[in-house]
Amino acid sequence: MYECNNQPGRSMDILQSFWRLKKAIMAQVKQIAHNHELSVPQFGILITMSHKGKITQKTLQERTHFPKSTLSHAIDGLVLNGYLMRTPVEGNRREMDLSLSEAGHQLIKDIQSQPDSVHTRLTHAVNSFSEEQFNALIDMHQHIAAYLEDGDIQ
Amino acid sequence: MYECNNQPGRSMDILQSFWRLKKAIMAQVKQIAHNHELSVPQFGILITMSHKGKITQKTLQERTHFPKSTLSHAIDGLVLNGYLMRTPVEGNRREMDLSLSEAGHQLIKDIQSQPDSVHTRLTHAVNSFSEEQFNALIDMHQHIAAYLEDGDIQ
DNA sequence: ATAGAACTGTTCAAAAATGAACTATTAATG
DNA sequence: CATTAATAGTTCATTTTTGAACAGTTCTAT
Repeated sequence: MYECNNQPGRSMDILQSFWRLKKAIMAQVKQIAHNHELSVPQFGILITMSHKGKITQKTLQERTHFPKSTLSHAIDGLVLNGYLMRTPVEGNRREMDLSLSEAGHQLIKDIQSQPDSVHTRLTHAVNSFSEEQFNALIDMHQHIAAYLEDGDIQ
Repeated sequence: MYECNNQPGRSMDILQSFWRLKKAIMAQVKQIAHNHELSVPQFGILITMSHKGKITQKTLQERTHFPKSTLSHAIDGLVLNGYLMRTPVEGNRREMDLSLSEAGHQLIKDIQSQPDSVHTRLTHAVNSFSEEQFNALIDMHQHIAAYLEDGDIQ
């Protein structure tokens, strides 16, 4: 298609830069999750559910890419703590419908508004970005993620 | 500084976007690492070491933010497989000096040039970005990471 | 010098995350 | 229909990662 190595540093640069960012964000995620007695996957589930209403466990798996067993365990815990509601889907004795309980919504709000949460810190970190910059960042992330996810299938 | 919540969606957007990207990249990392009988931390160490020459284990810890025990185990394995050289630092019976062996350098090259490695895929994913876009992405990552890392100290 | 504090790296036990085998249900095929 | 294949979710064993206690070394302040 074209020369791959005309910018030989790019892949290493992006990987190192991403790795550092990942470490920084995940450190905060772990701390906040731990403060609320959540595992990291559980936190991830809450993030994902925060916009969705009712969603099937299968669909949640497609969204989050968590292994089935990880999901099952994490959901168990969330249900046990009353953050998530799990009901069999209507006319189907196999699939499970999931939705955030009132407590679940409240938990997310609490975390978001907590002054030392990832959310708050990220908001601050990103505060100096212009609307264009911010959107460009999100777009590039999505572009890369979509590309990599595609690659898995082929 | 100014109103934090004028863009209430930002933190959630960035977190979801980042989470998705993280999943996509880490899935590839795990696969490549596994193919070469490496753990994820070991892969991370190689990434970090690829630019450095001789570096102290303590310094490596500061760079990678891996827990001491994780580092110790991961390094053990790398030394055992001949990818890393570990020698006591001159005139200091406590600290350890680390450097990539010839085999270690070779391994990194192999991985980088493999057509299905994260490196290659990332390079492709990022190929449509202009120089400015790419640099902006890296800069924003660094900015966010630096901000979050600072927060830890305070 | 010397006692105590601080620091680097290892070890070992515990916690977190995952893969693989399994159960129960639904869909597909002859 | 009945039999086989495919699917959703759970369970259990294993792997991976991590925290905490530890051993040995260096630094600090008397």
